[in-house]
Amino acid sequence: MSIQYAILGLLSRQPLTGYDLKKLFAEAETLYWSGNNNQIYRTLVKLHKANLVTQEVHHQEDAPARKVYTITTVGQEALLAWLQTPPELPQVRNHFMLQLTWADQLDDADLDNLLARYEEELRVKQMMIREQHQRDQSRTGNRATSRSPLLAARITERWLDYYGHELAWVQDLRRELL
Amino acid sequence: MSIQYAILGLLSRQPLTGYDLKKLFAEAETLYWSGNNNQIYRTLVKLHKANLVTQEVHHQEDAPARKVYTITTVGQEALLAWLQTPPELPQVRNHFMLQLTWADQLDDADLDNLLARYEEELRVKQMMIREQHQRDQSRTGNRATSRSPLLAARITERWLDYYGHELAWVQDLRRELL
DNA sequence: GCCGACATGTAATGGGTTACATGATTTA
DNA sequence: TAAATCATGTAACCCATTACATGTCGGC
Repeated sequence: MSIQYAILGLLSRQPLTGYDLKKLFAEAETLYWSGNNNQIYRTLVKLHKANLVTQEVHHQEDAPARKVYTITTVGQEALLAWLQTPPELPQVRNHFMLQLTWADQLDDADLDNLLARYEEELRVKQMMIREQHQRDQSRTGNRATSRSPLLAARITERWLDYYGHELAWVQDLRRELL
Repeated sequence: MSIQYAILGLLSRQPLTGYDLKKLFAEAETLYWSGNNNQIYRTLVKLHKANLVTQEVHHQEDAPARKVYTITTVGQEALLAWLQTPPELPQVRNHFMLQLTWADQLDDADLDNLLARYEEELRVKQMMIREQHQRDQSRTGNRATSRSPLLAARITERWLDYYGHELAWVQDLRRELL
């Protein structure tokens, strides 16, 4: 699949430029792309060629032109078709777990150090998601009665839950190894 | 980083051939590589050139030669150095969560269908990890008193926990959307 | 005067996947 | 006789990342 449906999805809410998308990807803690230029601008060109989006160039004086992309009806249909695609299992690439798999070769101090650093990383990430969650909630007004904000809320909650459990797990393990 | 340290790690326990490694990757539910030839054989050549492993060719009559790779002391040191490398956060690429992000555009039936399929996928995966866990435990004899099997047990338990929570979450969400 | 935000893009590289290619032996 | 397992490897491709490249404007 790839980033193209994420872009289509974002465009289905509002027209955006490549630069906007870049920022959105970079900011969103749960959208896992780095938000690098190469992919975004190339994908937009590709989507445009396939008539899934339209491009509108806004010339500005004394500033580079903004290219605003808007989803087309064809694009909407493509998005909808993708939404009905069979879901895949998450691909959890846990670099740390790999290290831990062989970490019995470390001495006690180095092992605890590894765990402690991971714990710290998790803490930071958890905090960042929590802040984003609160920002989102204050924007939507917290009433998750209709379906769309309910889904958004449950998704972020799941991410928070994930990092929370990962954190609790590593803390337990550290205590157990003392 | 990449697959090279996973290979070094596996070789640190016992000498193996490319084919052995391929199987190990394909079987292991928590090692996230597909276990494709290209990467494994290429990486082994690379490791060999870098003197991190030695290669021993076992000629067999009426069968292709087996190339058995053994980790060197340099390789052991490289592995140990990597183990002390700062851990990274897990990269969770959850395709399904992306779909769900825009899934408010689906009607009730399609949305429930999407969730139901995901639930089923999780169930299968959970079962496979559980089985692998039991196999591992019967091999090591379940006494996680020394450090190494304790780590192995905690790692698999964490994976089980992850899929368990993901499953519970999707079930709750389905109920909530009824 | 420098840095960060705005705004677009390209080049090089790495990491990973599927599919292709070959050929023997065992098992159903 | 068709398949699965053993055993090695290559080709083509996709997806993603970092770094490079260019240029304006506003604020400190």
